[in-house]
Amino acid sequence: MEQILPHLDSVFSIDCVLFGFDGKELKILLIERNEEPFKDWWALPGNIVGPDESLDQSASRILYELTGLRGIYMEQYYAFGDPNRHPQGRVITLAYYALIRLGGDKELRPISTYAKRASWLPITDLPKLAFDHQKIYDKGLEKIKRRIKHQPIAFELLPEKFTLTQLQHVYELVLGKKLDKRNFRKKIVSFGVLKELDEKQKGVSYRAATLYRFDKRKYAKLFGKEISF
Amino acid sequence: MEQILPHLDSVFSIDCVLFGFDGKELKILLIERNEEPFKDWWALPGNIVGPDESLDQSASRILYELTGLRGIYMEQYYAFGDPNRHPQGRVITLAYYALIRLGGDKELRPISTYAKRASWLPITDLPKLAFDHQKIYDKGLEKIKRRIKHQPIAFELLPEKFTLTQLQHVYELVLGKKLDKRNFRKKIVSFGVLKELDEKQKGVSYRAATLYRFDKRKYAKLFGKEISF
DNA sequence: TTACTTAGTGTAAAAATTACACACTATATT
DNA sequence: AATATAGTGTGTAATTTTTACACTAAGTAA
Repeated sequence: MEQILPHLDSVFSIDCVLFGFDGKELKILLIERNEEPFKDWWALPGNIVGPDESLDQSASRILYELTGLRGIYMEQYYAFGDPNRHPQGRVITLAYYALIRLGGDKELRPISTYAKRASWLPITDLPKLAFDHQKIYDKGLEKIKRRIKHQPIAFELLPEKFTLTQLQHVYELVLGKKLDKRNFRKKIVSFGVLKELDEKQKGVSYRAATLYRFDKRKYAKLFGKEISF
Repeated sequence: MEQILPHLDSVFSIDCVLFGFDGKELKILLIERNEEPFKDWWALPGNIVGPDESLDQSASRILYELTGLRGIYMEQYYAFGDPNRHPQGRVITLAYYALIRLGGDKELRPISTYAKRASWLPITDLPKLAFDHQKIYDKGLEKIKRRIKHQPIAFELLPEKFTLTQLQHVYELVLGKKLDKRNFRKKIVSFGVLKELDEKQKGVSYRAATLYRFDKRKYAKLFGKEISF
């Protein structure tokens, strides 16, 4: 129904599960709340949707305000609207996840007043979360597990140039299980969306691996044919 | 972010793509609007989320008010919130799809004032839709196409007892392509979630087919193992 | 030079997918 | 009673995909 109606006393927000990969671990960005309710608890970053913002813009803004990053891959995945999910009123929230390559350490920016601080925490060891944020996170992880099997999202977590071992590592962390090296390589190469570079990994104290790049052009040509992991 | 905030002048609604299957065609339920904007246009049924309703409850209510049906499979799938999607103000809408077995003809109930009438229209021949409802429908169809490959949702569109040909027909309509009869049967039976009944189809003027039932118990046991079409 | 660490590679067996055609059965028609 | 009709139900061989599995090569560090 789309007619104009008296407005209701509800608030519409966006919460984000920002997945980051630093080459070792899969992490998410959490903020430590400085306000009631759930003061001192960890929570997913979020905000109210502004009156002239699209939903995607709003999600990008939240991410930008925390990290200073733009142009990050984000995807809306579920709306949570239980009438009691917020102790102080009706707040319907739309969840987004983002996939971020973590580079140096200076990803974080000064934080707004409602949070004390923000940190990247490994998903293997998360604290208790405020509100229904555990549920939101769980569903987000489930979504990327599913999506990584069909869409080339793993590359969003890696630097532009990466080794096959790094790529496999991302798949293993997201899927939560070990994969066979030879079979992984065979399959991922067979999709034909990787470009092998003439370059090698640097700064490692062992044999350097060949670098690859995700080839968006080739991927675009494949469209219709689904990747299937 | 989850603090209490001044409320914003936005409205939160739910729109539903109600897919129905009558044994022949895949249809959706559309209403013909009786109010501006988009008076006389066809639109997806929808409504405002009530203050004490969960999102799922709200979707179920919309469906119930139109069809009198309860206990129907519904799934939330995407939020649409472009600031300009509604000409008269900010309306963020959450899309649900439902899967309904259409029985006799008397599925529809009297309609609220904002609509002239409601009809089941075949998806192969849809009219122009109001607002961004074409986009909402497109995404809904895309979702069920994807989901029918991994989850046992086809059964929601069929009567409790059905033939394998009917089941194949549902898959073909949703996926939009023909499937091989023998291969389809082999695969669907191999999942082990169908129970073959001792009963035959009735009222057909040719050899009657064996009836099957979806076996929820067996399916529950399989959990973890994904169906893959 | 040696020890260490990760890179990179092939094959055979098993399983899944595809392509494909005809005889059977129930009913309706004459 | 015979025949036409329309959809049911079934098997196999070829191909492709998936799986399981272990060693040598290359580079660095000591």
